[in-house]
Amino acid sequence: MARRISSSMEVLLGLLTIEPMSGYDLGQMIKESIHHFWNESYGQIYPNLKRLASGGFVTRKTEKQKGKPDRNIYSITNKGRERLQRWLQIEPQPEVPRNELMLKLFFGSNASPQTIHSYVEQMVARERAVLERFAFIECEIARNRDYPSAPYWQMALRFGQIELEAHLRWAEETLAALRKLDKERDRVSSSRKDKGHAGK
Amino acid sequence: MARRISSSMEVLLGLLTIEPMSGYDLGQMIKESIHHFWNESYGQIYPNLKRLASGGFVTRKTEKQKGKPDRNIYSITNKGRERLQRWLQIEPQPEVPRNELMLKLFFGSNASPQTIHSYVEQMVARERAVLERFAFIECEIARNRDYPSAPYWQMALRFGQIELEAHLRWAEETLAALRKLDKERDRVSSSRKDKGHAGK
DNA sequence: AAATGCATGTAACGCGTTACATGATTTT
DNA sequence: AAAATCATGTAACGCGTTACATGCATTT
Repeated sequence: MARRISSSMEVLLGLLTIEPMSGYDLGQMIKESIHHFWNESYGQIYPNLKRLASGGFVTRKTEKQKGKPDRNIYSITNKGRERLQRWLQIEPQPEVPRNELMLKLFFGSNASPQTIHSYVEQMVARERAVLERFAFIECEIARNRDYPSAPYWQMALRFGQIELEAHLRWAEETLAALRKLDKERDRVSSSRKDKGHAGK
Repeated sequence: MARRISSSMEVLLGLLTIEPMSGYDLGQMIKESIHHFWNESYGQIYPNLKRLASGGFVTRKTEKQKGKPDRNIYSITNKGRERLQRWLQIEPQPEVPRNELMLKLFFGSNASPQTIHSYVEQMVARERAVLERFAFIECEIARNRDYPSAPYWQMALRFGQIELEAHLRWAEETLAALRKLDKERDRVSSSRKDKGHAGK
């Protein structure tokens, strides 16, 4: 059967309901606004826009520019809106998780507690930065509060905020546990040394 | 260059440090213990075990069974342990998120609030069930608390618990917001009707 | 009688990233 | 002088799931 399952065309349709855009713009917008729960590379965007155009889901107009390459501006059609709405009626499938940090943590006894500790700290640094970005995005949404989509954007953002805050709480707890584990390892190895001395 | 990036061989090595197992056992164990942060299908497991064996990272012994197909039991070698440890020294890369629920929520204004509401409710039901499973896994880990890996298993489990609890808090807040949005839509459309009447 | 579990494995397919190609402008 | 930004696109490659094939035993 080989039925198409991916949502990579529908993201483009969804973003094009906000305003007509070029492939490049779509890439930028994905990076700026939905990157914390969805990603799409140019290697997907350009071919998919082509497919959408040949299916009549979007139309394309070429804008000439001086000194820069032409911009191909895509607009969603009624047929495209219908496709987007049909897609929205399909139950979203839970994502298959692939969290490398968790995997390395799970096998942590094969490395040093310090190694794992540093990985968790790196996650903390990264996610703290994302949380700051979220604060900025929240302002952006507030500035556009008259868009009918604004409440939905806010809900998706809240998801990210609540999740990352939870991660940070977990990280605190976990960093403490890792330090404790490290000390215990010291204790065990030095008590082994003591025994050796006492036995002599 | 085309360098190998995936961790699907290393998961197998990691699990084989716990005890020698067949490909089928590995699949079962993944489903039972690390499925909430990692997944691996048999279409990956069997070919990867073959590759690991031909590279000398694991050895294979065939156990004959009556009435059932033979079991191929794989054991990790010293070379395999070294590979696992080298892999653990590589910084884990953050996963590229692809959350369909968030995507459909983000484009929610193109559907009815009830549709999105039902998706969030389905997520709540699913994740509540997972949390119950986590409680069971926690007992399992406690039963095996003498394994040197037990503390690490516990930390990875905690991550899942804290994250899902955060999701449920978000869901409560979001379900309320969606109901409010739905009522407002009613209000707007009925006030439009009033105006129409008044204008006649 | 049909479905599920045990157990192994392969082939086809879709998906998505990365690298590459091109080329002018602007910033460092 | 080098790197980044704008802007489009293609090709190759690796990855991972799904479906399929096989076949006996047990459960429904």
